[in-house]
Amino acid sequence: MAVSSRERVRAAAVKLFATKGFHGTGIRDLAQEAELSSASLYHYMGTKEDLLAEIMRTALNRLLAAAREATAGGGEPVQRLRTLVALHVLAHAAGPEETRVVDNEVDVLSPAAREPVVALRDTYERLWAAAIDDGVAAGVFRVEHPAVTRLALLEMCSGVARWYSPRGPLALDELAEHYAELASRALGCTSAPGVADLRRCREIVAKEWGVSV
Amino acid sequence: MAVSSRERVRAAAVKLFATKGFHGTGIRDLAQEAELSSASLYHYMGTKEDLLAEIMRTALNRLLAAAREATAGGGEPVQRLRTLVALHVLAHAAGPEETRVVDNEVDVLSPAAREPVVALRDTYERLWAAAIDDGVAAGVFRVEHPAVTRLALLEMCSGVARWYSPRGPLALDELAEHYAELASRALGCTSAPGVADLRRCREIVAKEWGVSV
Amino acid sequence: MAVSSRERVRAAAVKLFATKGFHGTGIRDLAQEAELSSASLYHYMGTKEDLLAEIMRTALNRLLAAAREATAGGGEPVQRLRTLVALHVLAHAAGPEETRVVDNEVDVLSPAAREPVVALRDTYERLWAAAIDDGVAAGVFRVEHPAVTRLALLEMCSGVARWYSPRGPLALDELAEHYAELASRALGCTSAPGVADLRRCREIVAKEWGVSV
Amino acid sequence: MAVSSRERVRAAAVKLFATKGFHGTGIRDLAQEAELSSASLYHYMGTKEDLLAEIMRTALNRLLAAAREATAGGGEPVQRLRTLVALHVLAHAAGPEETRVVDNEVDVLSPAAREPVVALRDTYERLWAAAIDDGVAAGVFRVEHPAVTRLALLEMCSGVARWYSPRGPLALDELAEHYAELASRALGCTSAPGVADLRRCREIVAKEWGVSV
DNA sequence: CATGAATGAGTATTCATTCAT
DNA sequence: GATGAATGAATACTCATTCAT
Repeated sequence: MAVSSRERVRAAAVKLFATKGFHGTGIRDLAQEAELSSASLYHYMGTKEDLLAEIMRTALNRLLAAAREATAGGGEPVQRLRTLVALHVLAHAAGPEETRVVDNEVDVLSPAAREPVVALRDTYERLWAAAIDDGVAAGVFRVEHPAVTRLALLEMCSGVARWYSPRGPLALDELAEHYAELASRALGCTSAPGVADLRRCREIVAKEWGVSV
Repeated sequence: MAVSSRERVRAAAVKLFATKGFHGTGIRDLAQEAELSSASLYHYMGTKEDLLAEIMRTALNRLLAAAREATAGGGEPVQRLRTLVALHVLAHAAGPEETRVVDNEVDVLSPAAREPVVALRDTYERLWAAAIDDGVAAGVFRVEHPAVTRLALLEMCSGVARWYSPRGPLALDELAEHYAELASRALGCTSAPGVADLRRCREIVAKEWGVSV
Repeated sequence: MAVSSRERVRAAAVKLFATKGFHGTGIRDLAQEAELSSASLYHYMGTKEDLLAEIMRTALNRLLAAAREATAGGGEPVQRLRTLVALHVLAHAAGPEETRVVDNEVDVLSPAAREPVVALRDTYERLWAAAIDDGVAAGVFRVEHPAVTRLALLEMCSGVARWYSPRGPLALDELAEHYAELASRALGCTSAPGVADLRRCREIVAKEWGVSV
Repeated sequence: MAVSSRERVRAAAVKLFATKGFHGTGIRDLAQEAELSSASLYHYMGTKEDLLAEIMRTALNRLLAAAREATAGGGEPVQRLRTLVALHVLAHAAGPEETRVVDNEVDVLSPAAREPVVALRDTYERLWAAAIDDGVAAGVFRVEHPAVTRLALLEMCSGVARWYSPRGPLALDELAEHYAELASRALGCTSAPGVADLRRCREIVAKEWGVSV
């Protein structure tokens, strides 16, 4: 089952933008990685910036869709937040390169290209904000600065993409559970640990990211 | 009291490397920001990479020195960890640009230049590891994966440099206290909140970073 | 009656070479204008230069044939010259794009491709030279430097292609008459004005250029 | 007396833009002609388009200044027009390359760069229009379509830059006189021939264009 | 007849760096 | 100290053209 050139270009860009940065990645690097001439690259992309923006939008759409699907039924805030954390961690561990690109290279986009990316990220973060706010309102979270705490937890979870290796001692399941627990504790939550629908999160990530988790 | 050209070059590099990235910053950008000709720049620096490496080493040495000074007397693990967290947050909020450079641009260094930087960072992280391990050993921290947790907390705290603005609603003191609390909770610590030597942390940061905190 | 692809390519080339120049027109511009893929273009042309050369030869052949037909019976020099002027002006106003290509892009041709184009132009200009020389010999033209004057008049008449618009105040007939008069006067001719066979000139141009004049 | 690099770049551009066209001239061609590396070129110019626009503005300013100086005192319309023609011809014969650039490459400029160029050209042409209109009003010119005639004469005179060679049989003086005569006749003027201040025109051209005429 | 894919050579422009003054 | 001049190598991107399908 051959991989199309188009897919090879995208994969090359994700890999190189993640490891060397957008400005550190030359068009020639992309071409070499995609096993194409640098001129041929332009059959499959617009400008280098277009390619970056498209990767970001795709990645964020994927994450947003996954998060919405995983928290579809609403449910109580604690489980919703844990689900969001687990999903975020699974996604960042399953697709660390594309999430690093999203996290690190937003500023290189021109305003026009950045706008929809930031909008997607904001929409996604509002899912977290809602879960936290609901939990605080319900009295199950006890935290002084919910907005700051949201940022702190997001940074904590996104960091996974910077260091996690599947060859390390922790399985993905354990990692997700652990982070859900760290987040719950940080939010002052005392209820029993665990992520109720961890299996479903894994299925969603497996489906959306096309990898076995 | 005039600012020396050498200092202007360094300040320009910190600012631009932080906002545009190393590869996104040209020698001419640096020259313009430092109000020097691009040729004159080379009186004050070696190569562009030398400049980056020097900034990183300086920043990490500063952070390490500050952390050592703040936790000098040893003390009990909970307070040590809280002190480390508070200091880290204060430093990242007080010098967000230089810490972002350290956090984001390590990979652009050549192996030879990267080695001492990574060594410094490892040394610094060992202070955190020791505090956490001591706390676990003492039974005041209850956490399943201490090493992973250390990484999670470090990422959470470093993230401050990515979003904190002094014009926001939180004062630095509150921010540091809040993060210390989040970290303590995540570590399963139930003792009374607070950072015993927060004032001293602020003094150290003020001294090392040359800013009023 | 559908326009063939071949004709669309030629028309696109004439339009774009005239407005953007040969070097300013890309193969992709041609393809877009002709509503064909750039690869398909090559079913209807050789190289880009071949296309240009063919356009020039066709245009010059047309102009030459028209001039020969219009001045067929010989006739007296004044009327011959006036006929040539009127025809030249009508042709340049009726097909400004193709004549601009001929006038402006000769130098981009390789020597091999340029040779027949220059030969055609020279043959055409000899018709003018003969009319002028005959008029001078007959004493109806009084001009000091006939060769220079020929060039001056040709440039004057060709310039029509650079500015004439059918939406302007002058009808083609008047324009042709006016230029014939200007040329006659410049040649020191005092005979009565007018172009005897203007109607025939218009018919020739209408036939050769395929437009209603 | 060394020629500065800056001047060499300009001279190279004038020569090459005139002979090969703007789009037909590569930055490498310019560099070779100017005996500089292509990178060094950029010490002396902005973009290639900037260079073109600057050449055009300079050339038109020169022509306009010369025309204003030559026709300063006003004077009667016939002599004014003859002076304008003679000056135009001298200028186009003395600096054929720069005038060809002005005449042929206006359309490659972006709107922003074209605007001042067109404005200068319009201002210059108004000097011709005024002379012609004054002559018509005074009854010394008898011509039906003064505006069209102005364009015809301008094209005729500008054409000189396309074919005149100082190695040809005509001296510049004779050429200028001849064109003044052609123009006068075309305008239906019967007064005695000649250009009253031809010597002054030559001095002005010699001064402005820096060549001996 | 038509075209998507492909590319080597080319485009204008910028790069970090050196050096004579 | 400071910099204008200079450049080889690199940048992102486009060129005209070919060919398998």
